Amino acid sequence: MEQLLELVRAHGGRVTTPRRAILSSLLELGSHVTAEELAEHVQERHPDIHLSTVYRTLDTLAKLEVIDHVHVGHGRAVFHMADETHHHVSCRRCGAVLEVPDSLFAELARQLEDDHAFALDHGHFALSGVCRRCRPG
Amino acid sequence: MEQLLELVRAHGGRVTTPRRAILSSLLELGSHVTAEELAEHVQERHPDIHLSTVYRTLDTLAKLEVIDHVHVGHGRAVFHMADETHHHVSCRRCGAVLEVPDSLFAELARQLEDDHAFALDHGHFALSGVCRRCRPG
DNA sequence: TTCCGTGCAAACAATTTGCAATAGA
DNA sequence: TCTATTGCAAATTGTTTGCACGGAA
Repeated sequence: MEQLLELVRAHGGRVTTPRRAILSSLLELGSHVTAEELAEHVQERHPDIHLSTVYRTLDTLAKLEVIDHVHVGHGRAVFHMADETHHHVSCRRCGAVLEVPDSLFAELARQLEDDHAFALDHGHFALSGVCRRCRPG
Repeated sequence: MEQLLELVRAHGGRVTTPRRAILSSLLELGSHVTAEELAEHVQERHPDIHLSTVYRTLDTLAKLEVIDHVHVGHGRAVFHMADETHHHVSCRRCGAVLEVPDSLFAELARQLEDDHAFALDHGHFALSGVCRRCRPG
């Protein structure tokens, strides 16, 4: 936590009450939070911290590569710590999200690299499919 | 074209001028059109066909599994004929889209199936990464 | 003191929806 | 006729932005 705040400061940013609160909630809630879920949690203690401030802080942290955001399903993005590199697959029916180790994508990444000089990201978008429970039959 | 319209009719739908026009433009423009691009093309001949009608028609065609939509990058979705099954990877910097044969995903799909009983879709979401031209260095 | 960061309200983009009028089957 | 479909405007959702004030460095 303090290290991360120090990183913000090192890049000319300021350590403010909202930033402390948001980062703290982010660490407490763990992975895969939406901005809105995060804002709600923050607002339990600091009711006046605005959703737009949450978005701006998430943006700042993303630029410092502290967090990543992943698009899973239609609209909302979820955020997680950048050090957890895994891919996501989500069920198109129920929305459940499965975390998949990077290693499963290694071969695919190698082929994209070899054939197209394309460097695959660590799961910036979730793949979609149908999970066990929603599978027909 | 006529077969597809017949399919609409077979499911209790009606074949209307807007639907003809939209389907025709869709076939003419080929893959990876956004709803807005499609609407613009349709409106060259039928200026009064509304964007929302395009969305509704795309929706209808998607339910009949005539087309698929793919989310590539931030906002907009692109549509393509359902019989073209390939995956997409898109460059996070420049937005370029690469079509990738399903076969590259076969091993991944098999492992998701074996390990999680998860049935991977044909590229409902594009993977993201950095393309050759945008690659640093 | 100097800007960065904040709250707020308003803007935004992409898509969806309610409704009354219209037109296929 | 009867109900699916349309145009239009307005609502929704998720996120971003302009602005004047307040607070870190």
